[in-house]
Amino acid sequence: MATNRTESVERAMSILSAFSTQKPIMSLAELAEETGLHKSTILRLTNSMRIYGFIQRDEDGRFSVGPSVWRLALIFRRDFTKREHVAPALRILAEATGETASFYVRAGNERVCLYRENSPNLLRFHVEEGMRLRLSTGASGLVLRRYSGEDMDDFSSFNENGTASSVGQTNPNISSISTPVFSAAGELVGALTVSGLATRFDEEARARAIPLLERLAHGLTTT
Amino acid sequence: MATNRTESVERAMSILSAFSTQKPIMSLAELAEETGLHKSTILRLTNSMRIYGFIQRDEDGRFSVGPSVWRLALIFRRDFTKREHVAPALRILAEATGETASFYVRAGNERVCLYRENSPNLLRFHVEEGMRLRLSTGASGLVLRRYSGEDMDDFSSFNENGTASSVGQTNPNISSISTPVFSAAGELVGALTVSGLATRFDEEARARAIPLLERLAHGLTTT
DNA sequence: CATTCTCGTTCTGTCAGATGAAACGCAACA
DNA sequence: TGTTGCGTTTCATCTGACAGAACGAGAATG
Repeated sequence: MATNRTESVERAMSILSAFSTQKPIMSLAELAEETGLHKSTILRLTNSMRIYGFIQRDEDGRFSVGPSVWRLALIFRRDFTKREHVAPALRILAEATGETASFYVRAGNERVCLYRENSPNLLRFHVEEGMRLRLSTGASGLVLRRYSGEDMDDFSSFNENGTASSVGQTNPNISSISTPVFSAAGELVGALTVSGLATRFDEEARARAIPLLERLAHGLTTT
Repeated sequence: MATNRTESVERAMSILSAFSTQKPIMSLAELAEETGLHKSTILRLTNSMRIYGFIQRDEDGRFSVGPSVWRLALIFRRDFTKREHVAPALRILAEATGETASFYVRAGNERVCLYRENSPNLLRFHVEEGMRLRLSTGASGLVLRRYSGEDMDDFSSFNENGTASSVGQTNPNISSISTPVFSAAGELVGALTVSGLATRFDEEARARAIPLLERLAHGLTTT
């Protein structure tokens, strides 16, 4: 591997990344299938992560995320834009548009939803906190790639304020708008996003929502 | 190292474990000092963890916990005793005793506070969620060690129901009581704990609180 | 009940990976 | 201007990590 990385650490991270809300607990065989790693490799790597509390095993030997992750998450949350700070903007957006409002951050080659206010409509793009999606799709993916320094050559989805609009990327029937949120130091913090059913959240509705989205995102910057 | 572990993974975990609420962000030099690892080693290990989003760097090159930790923490929380489930018991305990009520789990060789309801008294053992303490001290440390299968030879701190009482261990002026919480399958989930000023939360006050603590802990089991 | 299959664990030869020392450029400081 | 410390890169060395094989145990199957 490249000399500026460590292969066994990336194997360990791939084990951690294998856990999901659908698979919060896995046996050794399931982890082997999910990661492609050999069982003896997984045992070695997870033994080390258990010592530090990042992974745990139950009495049947099944693996799950350990409490050290929780401890670090509280540090992450405290060091990041706090939920209390973002929540009012999400509620305003959800109420004003009738669609789902969410806040994404970049995690490696993915985007992760930190906070969300789901649309009151029963037919909606339902988003859960912790959900991870591709960085290559969706308006918030475009925003996170553009403003974290990634080279891009196609800016046609962006307006002059850096707000992106997309249709049918994350899901064929979903459209979304997203705008960057910066820290006071000018660094990208995340992407404030509204997503909805494309037939309802059409071009006109998105155009109407953009000024509010940009104003609320700017209001989050002053922290 | 032992053949059932992986040294570079443990180095990586030690980097993650170096972050705290006091040091949520660190430079390369600070991380080197905190972990004892060489700077070039830290760069390699953190490059790999960044790819998976577990660590991030700001524009000045300082390191902090990344959003993948947050995603996993939500999985951990969902897979664990939910805050909503534990919160009522913590409030009842804090109100009934006037002291701080908390819920600890074991993470490797430490205990981590998942949830807490601080005492309304201004003079109190203030606990923050995510706080980690030694497993070798405090009533909840005793409980977590005993019921996670660790060999112990001194049970003098425990009553017949497995509830531990301690004075002056975590802090010379603090006393605490703690009792195990089990899953429906009989596995240890965590330790329900009350901690307070030793002069106020004396032997008589602790004795009065134990039946309520045990009843509430038992109530958490049925899930 | 006997046989087969799968899982989890342990061991080990092989080789590729990981380490840290040295060197460098740059910025901060006196 | 010179010194110090930080962050980054390179590379020789040696040790660590891998995965395949083997094994025991329990579950599944006939």
